Amino acid sequence: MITPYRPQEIEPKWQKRWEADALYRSVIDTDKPKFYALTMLPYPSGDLHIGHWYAMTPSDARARFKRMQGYNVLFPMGFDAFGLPAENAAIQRGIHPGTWTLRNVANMRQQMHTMGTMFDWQREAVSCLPGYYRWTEWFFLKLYEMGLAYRKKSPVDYCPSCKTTLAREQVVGEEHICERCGAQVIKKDLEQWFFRITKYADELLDFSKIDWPDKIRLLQTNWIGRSEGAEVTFSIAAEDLPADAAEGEGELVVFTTRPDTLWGATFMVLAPEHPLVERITKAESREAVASYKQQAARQNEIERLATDKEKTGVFTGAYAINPVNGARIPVWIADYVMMTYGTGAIMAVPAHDERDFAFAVKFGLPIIPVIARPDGLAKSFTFPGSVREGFRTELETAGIEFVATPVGDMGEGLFVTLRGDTQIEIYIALMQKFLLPNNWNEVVGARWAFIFTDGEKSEVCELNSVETDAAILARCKAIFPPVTPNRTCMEMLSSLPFYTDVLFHHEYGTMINSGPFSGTPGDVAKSQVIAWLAEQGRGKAAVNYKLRDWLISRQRYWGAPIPMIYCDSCGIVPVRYEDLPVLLPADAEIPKTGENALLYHKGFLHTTCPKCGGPARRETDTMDTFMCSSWYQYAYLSPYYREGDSVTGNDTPWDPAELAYWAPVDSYTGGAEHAVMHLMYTRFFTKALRDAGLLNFDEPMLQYRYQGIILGEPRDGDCVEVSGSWEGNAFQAHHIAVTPFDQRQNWPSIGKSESRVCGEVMDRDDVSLKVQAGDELVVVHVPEGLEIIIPGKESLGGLNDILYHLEVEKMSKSKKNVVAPDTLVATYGADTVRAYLMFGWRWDQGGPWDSKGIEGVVRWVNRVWALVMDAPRNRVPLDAATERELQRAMHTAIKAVTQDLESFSFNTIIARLMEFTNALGKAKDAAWESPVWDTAISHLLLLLAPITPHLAEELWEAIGKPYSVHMQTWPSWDEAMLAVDEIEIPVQVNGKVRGKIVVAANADEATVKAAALAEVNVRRYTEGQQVLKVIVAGRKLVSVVVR
RNA sequence: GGGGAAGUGUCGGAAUGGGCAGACGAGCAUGACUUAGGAUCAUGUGCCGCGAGGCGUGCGGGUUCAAGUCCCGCCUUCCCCA
Repeated sequence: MITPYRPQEIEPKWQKRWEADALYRSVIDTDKPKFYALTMLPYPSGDLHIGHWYAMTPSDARARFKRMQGYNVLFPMGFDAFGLPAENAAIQRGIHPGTWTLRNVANMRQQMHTMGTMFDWQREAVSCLPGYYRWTEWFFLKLYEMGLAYRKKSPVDYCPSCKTTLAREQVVGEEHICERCGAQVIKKDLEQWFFRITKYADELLDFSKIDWPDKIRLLQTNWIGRSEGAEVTFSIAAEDLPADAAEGEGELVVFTTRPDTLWGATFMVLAPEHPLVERITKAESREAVASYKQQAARQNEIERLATDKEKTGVFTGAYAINPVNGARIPVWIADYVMMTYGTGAIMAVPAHDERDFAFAVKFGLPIIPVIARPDGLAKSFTFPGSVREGFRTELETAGIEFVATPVGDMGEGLFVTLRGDTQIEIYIALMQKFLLPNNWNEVVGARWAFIFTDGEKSEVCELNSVETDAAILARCKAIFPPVTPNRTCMEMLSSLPFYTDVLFHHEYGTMINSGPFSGTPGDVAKSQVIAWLAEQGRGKAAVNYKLRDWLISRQRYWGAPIPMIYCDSCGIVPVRYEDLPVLLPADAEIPKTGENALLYHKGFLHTTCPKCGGPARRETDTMDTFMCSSWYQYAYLSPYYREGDSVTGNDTPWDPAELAYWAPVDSYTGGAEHAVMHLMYTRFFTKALRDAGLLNFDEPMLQYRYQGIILGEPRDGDCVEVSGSWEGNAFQAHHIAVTPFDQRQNWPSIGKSESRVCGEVMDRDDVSLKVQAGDELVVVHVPEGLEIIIPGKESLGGLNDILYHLEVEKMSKSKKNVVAPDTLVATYGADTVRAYLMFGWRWDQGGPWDSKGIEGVVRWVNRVWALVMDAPRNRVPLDAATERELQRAMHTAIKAVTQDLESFSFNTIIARLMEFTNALGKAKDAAWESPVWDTAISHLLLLLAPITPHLAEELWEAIGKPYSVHMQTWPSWDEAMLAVDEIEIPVQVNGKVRGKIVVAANADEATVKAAALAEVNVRRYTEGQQVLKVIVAGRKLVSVVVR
């Protein structure tokens, strides 16, 4: 009698049993090694998504595996329950954010139970409950106490649609849009709370204590953006400072990563918002400066920083003194310098910085190279008719590369490329000999020289200072007046496209034109200049970070309140620890505008000052939700710890015994998209709590691995048959009949005519369809309210009911390409869904959903079931070889599955299990009910237990083993059992496989060699040839080399 | 523009202390059992060629007895940063 596999019956059965038995309750057991496995907690958005399954069930498999290996495993789950969507739902549906959230939590918790995970639900933590956020507030006070939380007025990213500020990390893309809603983010000056994460920048760059993927480490490293250089103080020229200037007011500290280029700093640029601008701007520049400041303020940061944008700026009229050479250099303002980056002032080295170069060329500011080109490349353009006969021949003789091209109607000019000092010297010498009077020639790039001649004697002028720049240019203007409009030599040279690639470079190289430092090699230039600056007191070594402090204020209701109070007499006063939690008022009404409800809630707003007892006002900003998730791994250890008790700042926020036993997290999994937010914040948080004496370790998660994303499945669009009429190129619909995409055989004939268009819908919007009518894409206009006939649908449909062609893209409800896990579970069972999610993709990569691929897993699971439950039809006698082969397959599977689980290679785990299953199927007729068979089957079930927990449990019971399979020990393999008696070895002749030999597994090299050379086909290829070499590569391959 | 990752059959993907490329699946094809099959089982399936054989891991070079794997130079896609 064949027993059918019914996951819909067995899965809920075991789930109930496990729960009743508290099988997955994790309690401290000092006799066992602990293992804290954690996967990122979901945001309670409504329904569980296939992505949650993809993230959580493989992590569960690994946690189960660790448990069977003898670890005491903790694998908790909770909800990251504060955040904007709840408020948006509140506005849209008139429901309290807490109600909406907790309803979703209940629903998703229920859905999660169907996954068959080993979550210990008694440790669940929901971050929006007072028992949780009391501690979130407590941590804020701690950080405030430690000087790690501070309030500052600063320009911050503000989303006008969400009506709240955002952390820098929550602003995405070139357009600077809000991560949540996609609106353009603007800059706003606001008083905000920050966490001093920058204090930990260097420690965050140290990944030596954690096993995290390179990708994440790199992302964090880049985000922190440490750069080493120097701080150099430039001073505004004394005469340009206002009379009432305070001591040191005119000092501008500049950070530069390239102190070796200091001698090339020919001007300074300040951010238009820089406070000194007002003070130093000369009367004649005042108007221009004022209007430029206004214009800059209107642009966003991205527009200002774009490298390809035309440079703009205004001269203030004031000068600064370059501290290394005392040069007076003009001070400009320009929008490409930000007040928020560094000090809001830069030294401009146009010869070696791209933006400074563009700026200097545009405004005629001097550009003096101070770093030699490391590639030795130089160029020269010889003007037609500027040299004597025979110059070309000399160049050819010298082996100098040039191209002769006609220039206008003036004859041929020579475009010369010089490589290395020797060629440059030869060229200059030749030029001195051949240059005709009343001409000049220049060499640019690796050398900056202008050659002039009066016919008798020639002169080489080096372009090496602002003074020589002016002198050379004056001589050129005298010789050739058309260059007169140029303000610098470099501006003149930049008009010749041939020179473009040699005028500017940003490599390190030997210092030139740098006073006493000229000649300093590139590899030591930076450090020597820094040492000298420090010695001279003109600057010092400095480190700069791209990382900003973490902005945690959010002007929203649905978040953990920032426990601070503003008192008119005492100023900013923290709420007393004993008074926590500051509760979110349940009766707050969320304004339709999305504004913070706390601003209008009098009961919340008005309080008394903890210091003086006088009337005071509460902080109405709430905390960024990343604050909640920065410590949730500790919340699970003793959820809602001491809820209801009054606690002090000296208490611990968790049960110390639980912390001592479980923390830190041993293995963490989740999405890579959190690389620079959650994953950096939680590291910072742990380090801060360590410094507060609350933790005694440095890193929250010792190991971390990320999973990819399951995308929507590509799909054909529905077919529409539209009758109507043409209006120009578009078709006006009068009537539409739909044939669904999955009924291709029923589609009407595709094409278009006078009154009809028929084809697949490629795209749609609110008023039209794009229909692929044969080769042509036709736009069909659909009048409002048009009846659309969809077969199998009772009522008439709307435009939105028509499915359009989908490429691979993210799942979204509006595209109707969402895969609902509940439906899959109902159809196939949780075990099959789990196995398919592990099998179908490389876990760290993800990819488009494939609704057909799951069938392979369905078949496999059914085969496993039948293997155990159904007796074979044809019994055959068991022979030793079959027995041996089955054992070998078993040990091979144990080894592979163990190693692959260890290394998160979930797809190959299933493949190896399938192979083992196939081997069992092959041996079944002979081995059924033999001791080898029983061992193999029970081991199969042990290997399956982490992957398909219900199936394994059901079959474990069916073969009469004691409950529960999940309390068994993980099997081990015997290396000796993997061996085979005979092995097949391929034999290559000159790199190509020409034959295969079968030898005893323990055959020595000589035997293998002899067998290889004796192989028939190998002999065909070696016949009559000289065997030069025979390489026996282990027992894997023999390579014969003949000639 | 800078940094990173990836590129393997029709598809998902195996295989890197260099050693038979394509495991395991999907799809497709043929056959068996069936009243029937989108069930199940069996067999086949990189490409070209009747065949011997040749060619094949984005493209072009190189190292090596041997390269998906190592080195050099390109191309494409995706991600992050500007």
